[in-house]
Amino acid sequence: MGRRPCCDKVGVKKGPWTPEEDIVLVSYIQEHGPGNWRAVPTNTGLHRCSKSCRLRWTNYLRPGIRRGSFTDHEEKMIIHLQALLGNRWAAIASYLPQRTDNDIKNYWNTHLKKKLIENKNLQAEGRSKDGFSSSSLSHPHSISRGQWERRLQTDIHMARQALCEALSPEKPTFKSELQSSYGFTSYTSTTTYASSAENIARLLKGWVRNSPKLASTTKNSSATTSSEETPNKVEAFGSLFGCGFESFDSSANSDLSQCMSPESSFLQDESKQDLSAHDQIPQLSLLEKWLFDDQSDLKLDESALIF
DNA sequence: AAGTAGCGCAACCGCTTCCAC
DNA sequence: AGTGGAAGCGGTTGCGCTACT
Repeated sequence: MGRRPCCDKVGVKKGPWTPEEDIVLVSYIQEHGPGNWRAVPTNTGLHRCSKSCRLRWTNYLRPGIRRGSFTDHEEKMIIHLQALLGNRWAAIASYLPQRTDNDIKNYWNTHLKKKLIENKNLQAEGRSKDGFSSSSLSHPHSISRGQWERRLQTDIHMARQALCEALSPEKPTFKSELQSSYGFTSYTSTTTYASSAENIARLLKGWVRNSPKLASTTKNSSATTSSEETPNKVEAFGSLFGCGFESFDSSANSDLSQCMSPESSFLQDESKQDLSAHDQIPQLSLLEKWLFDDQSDLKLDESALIF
């Protein structure tokens, strides 16, 4: 007996998600919570594979996702966590709770990999000018065990240093990120939820702009004329989150806390559950402990640190 | 203005891991 | 202990946008 596919291959929609599908998915998850993805397509009527639903939720619609360019701290974290953990994007993402593993992976593949290669080339040039050979770097098998161990130690040291720097309390941006992500001060902050709502609102704005005439398929919008559809959907979506669409302007993030309705706070709770479910707080504190406890042990020659 | 090359990102595919039975 | 299904994960692809010629 062969393995059953996760979804019927016939009639399964592929490709980009429409805002309508997003709304259906979000409203379903708002009602039932994430999980049991297999049931999602049948219960929602979405012609999507369960995998696709989960992916859409975790990579795009989930509360707490921050979009836009990566900060220097995030970049540092990614580089050094990658050095430490390899391409385990989910593990790396657990230290950057506002970013998805997909985002981190994309950022690594499109920006950081190139950057590192360029750095490496520059260093190789510099070394060859100084009379050093890069052959031992390019041929790891040729180095002695002692050298290899030392290099490994150096890598670990580098990763610790960068993480330490990134987690340093005097870095206000990262500190505030941690506060909003882990609720160190007040988790009543709507940051995590708001960013998701903003994501969807932005999407809807694009939708409104790009497709004024859309078929009405959402369960929230009844049969209306095409001129009425869009506002109705937007209102419906706004009501889903307990506030008007206008509030979801990128410049109006601060207003989001005011327009949060009690029913939408579920998403915050869900987000909290998400965090605890992944043991992110323990992971971080362990990491911090590891970093700060070992500060005194960092006695490696700084000149050996090449980055 | 049209063509095209490069880039970024969302989504898919297939493999692995986890868990229930 | 073995098996099957669901979920998770990482690699890859393809589309749309933008900058450049």
